Amino acid sequence: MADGQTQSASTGQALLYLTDEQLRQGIEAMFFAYRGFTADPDRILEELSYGRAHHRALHFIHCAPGTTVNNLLAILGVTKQSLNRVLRTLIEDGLVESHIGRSDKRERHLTLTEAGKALEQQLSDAQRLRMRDAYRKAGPEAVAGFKTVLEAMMDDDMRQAYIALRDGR
Amino acid sequence: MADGQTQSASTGQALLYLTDEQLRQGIEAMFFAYRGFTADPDRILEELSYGRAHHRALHFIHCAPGTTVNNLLAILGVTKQSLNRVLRTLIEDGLVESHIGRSDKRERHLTLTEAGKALEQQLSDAQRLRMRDAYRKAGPEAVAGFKTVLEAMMDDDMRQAYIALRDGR
DNA sequence: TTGGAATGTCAACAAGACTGACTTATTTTC
DNA sequence: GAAAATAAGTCAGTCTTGTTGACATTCCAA
Repeated sequence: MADGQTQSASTGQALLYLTDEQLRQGIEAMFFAYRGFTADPDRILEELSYGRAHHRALHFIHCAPGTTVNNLLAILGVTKQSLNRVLRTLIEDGLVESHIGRSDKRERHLTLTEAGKALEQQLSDAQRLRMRDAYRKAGPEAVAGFKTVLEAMMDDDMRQAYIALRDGR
Repeated sequence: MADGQTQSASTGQALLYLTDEQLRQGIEAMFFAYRGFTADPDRILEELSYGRAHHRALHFIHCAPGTTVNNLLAILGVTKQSLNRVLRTLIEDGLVESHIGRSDKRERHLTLTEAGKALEQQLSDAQRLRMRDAYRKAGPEAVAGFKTVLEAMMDDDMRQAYIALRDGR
């Protein structure tokens, strides 16, 4: 398995993009690109002494207003205790509102306040700006390929969450 | 800026892939894909009570054997205190060797021991396996686009580091 | 109606990032 | 040759964000 060279040599030219060297390149590309991807919002968050966890919570509450804590946990892939700390500060700071569920009083439904929407927008704008520049430089065909590979890279349950969010809008 | 819809409507069909909605999708794709990307090595590392930081160090020492601590710091983008903690355990555990530089005796040159190479290989294999599956599913054109977008997303200095590593092999 | 499952909260801890201050050895510069 | 700069390492302390464990509340089904 460790030798893609042998494999592609035996299978022909068409599979050259599956060599270990090509894969290693992709791995490094993911590593460096993800750093760029988070850099701009991170700068904004630092000034407010928030972290990436706050950004993620704001992002997904914005996308699915009224979502429950449990729902959010599944998407974010952290423990409820971990999410709770973040959520508590966001609620204290008046960015997020938590309402007890009407049908099921155990549930808390989460929504952004106006201030929360404003910050989410600000973070989103910063991140999208870089994304837009990258997309524009790369062109539509590259972007299509980009999304195809990313989707194929996800765990099954995360792909389902991704598709549900994408198609639910 | 917050309204890509307006922009693309005024510029025409060709820029539909630059709408805020498309960009938001890309952002979520990056988030979910990165989780998948790190999941397999993370499982291996956990058993050894190592973390992602150890993986990154092993990866780049493997790619650039004999690299100096300063070099590694620049690539990893962390402080020396942070790297040092990781490096110390890797050296103590006999996975990495540190040799005093010949021309400049202040420098320490880092290399993997046989055990280090073995673990790096194991982690790499796990990560490449997922990458290979994703690449195969997506096909060569998609992979080309994937790399193009990722490269465009990096900070300038990271892109230079990426290209140097890529072309230096 | 009672016991189990689900939802969410609080407390304590660990990894891994950070800053700041400092030492040591070596090299470069004036 | 002395002073400044560089490379590496260390100690101490903080912050974010992940983890477990224990616990309260609420719902539902036997």
